[in-house]
Amino acid sequence: MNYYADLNEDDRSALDGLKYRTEVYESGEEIVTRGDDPGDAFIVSSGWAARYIALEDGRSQILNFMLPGDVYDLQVFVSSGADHSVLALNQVTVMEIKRREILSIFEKKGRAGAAFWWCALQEEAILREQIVRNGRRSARERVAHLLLELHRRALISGEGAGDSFHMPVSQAMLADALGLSFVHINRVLRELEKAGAISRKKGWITLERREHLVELCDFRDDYLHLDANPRRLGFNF
Amino acid sequence: MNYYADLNEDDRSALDGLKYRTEVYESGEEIVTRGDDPGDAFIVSSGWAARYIALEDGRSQILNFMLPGDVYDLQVFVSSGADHSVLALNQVTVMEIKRREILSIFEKKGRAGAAFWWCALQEEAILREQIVRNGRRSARERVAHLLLELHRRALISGEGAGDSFHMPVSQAMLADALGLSFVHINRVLRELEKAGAISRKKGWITLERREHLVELCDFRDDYLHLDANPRRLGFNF
DNA sequence: CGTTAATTTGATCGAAATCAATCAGTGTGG
DNA sequence: CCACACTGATTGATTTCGATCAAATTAACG
Repeated sequence: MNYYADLNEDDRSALDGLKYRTEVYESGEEIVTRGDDPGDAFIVSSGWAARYIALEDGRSQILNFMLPGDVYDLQVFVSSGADHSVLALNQVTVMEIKRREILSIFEKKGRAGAAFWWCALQEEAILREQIVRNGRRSARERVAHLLLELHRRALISGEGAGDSFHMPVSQAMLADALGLSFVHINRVLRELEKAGAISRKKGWITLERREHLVELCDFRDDYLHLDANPRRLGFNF
Repeated sequence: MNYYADLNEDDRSALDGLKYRTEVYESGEEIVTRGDDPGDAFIVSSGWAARYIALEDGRSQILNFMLPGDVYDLQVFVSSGADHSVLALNQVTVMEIKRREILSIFEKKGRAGAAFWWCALQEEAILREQIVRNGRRSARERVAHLLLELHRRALISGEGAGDSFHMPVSQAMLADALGLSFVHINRVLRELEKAGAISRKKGWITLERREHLVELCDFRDDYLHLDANPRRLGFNF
């Protein structure tokens, strides 16, 4: 395990000492199903997943995407059944960690626990941004904003290179994330492509004119608090 | 301070021993302004507030409403400037608690800390439901669903009586919460009223036919996890 | 290479936005 | 006590963005 940090030696060894079980899920598998009481927290170590809630009539809404390095369900302390599901978007490897293990990190002094806290904080910031994006932005703004967010996060997670990143997300999934129809998602993507703002190839997205996208949706580059808080957990395998 | 709980005597006295400062905000005042590093966590003890994010062009989105008993910013451990603001919707009294105090609760053994954890969990559930509501529901469903949520929460917070509750929220605010125009909010409210589902009077809402509303938006009565987790903090003044 | 899933495109429809007034309540200062 | 201003609610007319319906085209894959 490796990490960026203002962590000291003790903190690092506390994290390195975490016991975990590695689990692999194939594309389309459910990592967590609504109603489960998963019992464990987990950290995505490779692949992408999506947290979503399905309504009874077939509509469904993606809450957010999970990329390598993202932590799930720190609320294990008090949880009582997930109110949403988690779906693997491609082959996903996760580190599953028992409640007890997480608790032990928090009980120790030092900043190791803070690294987890910070992950939870960032996740909440992403949820808040999702609310604003879907609530008060036009379709074109939503798409541009989400692409910029995912690009940023893909870079941080070690995937992606420069202005390109692999995005294993179908247009129907994008639609469920952005509260739009997949037909309209397609039109917006094509329009952005025709305008030279992006290009697409076999699941890879390239932001050809990033500044244009940023201007289009007034993307605030700092909203993930990434610069201010270098306490992110990172993993190399 | 009083609370529902599976807390023991030690837990209760730990909570009772919390030092706090009481602060009063008038309707329209900002309790927290974006960019602030508030330093303290706080608990609403009376009145309603709204957490929101404003875009530069005047659009704004309410993230959620805060009612008495709701806790704000347990992430004080690692925070670095709020990414959103909090607005008082009527006269609001809050208990402001220093970081150090909150930390001391968590460091003690026992379930007192879990009570705070649970508040954070519930808040996240509300944010998630907000995403689904605004992303995948029609205007009528959104209004019905939000009214049901607020009614439920008003009852729990000790306000409201039976099917009625005081809702100090203008139609423009509802619009900013639900991602709609205030004109359309007005039409939907009138329609629900004409249909006999609700009635309104000087800021009070009565759910005349609650079952009808529930059916209309398929409201899941349990989504706040209230029954499963009676660890909510409560306050009487 | 056939079969299914994902993308693309066109045509039409509709829910909600926008534009534009009016009306009701509430101060508030003369 | 009244004229005025201001905020919030209401209603109507028109427009628009995105949904829906339908079909074709391409990509993925056993």
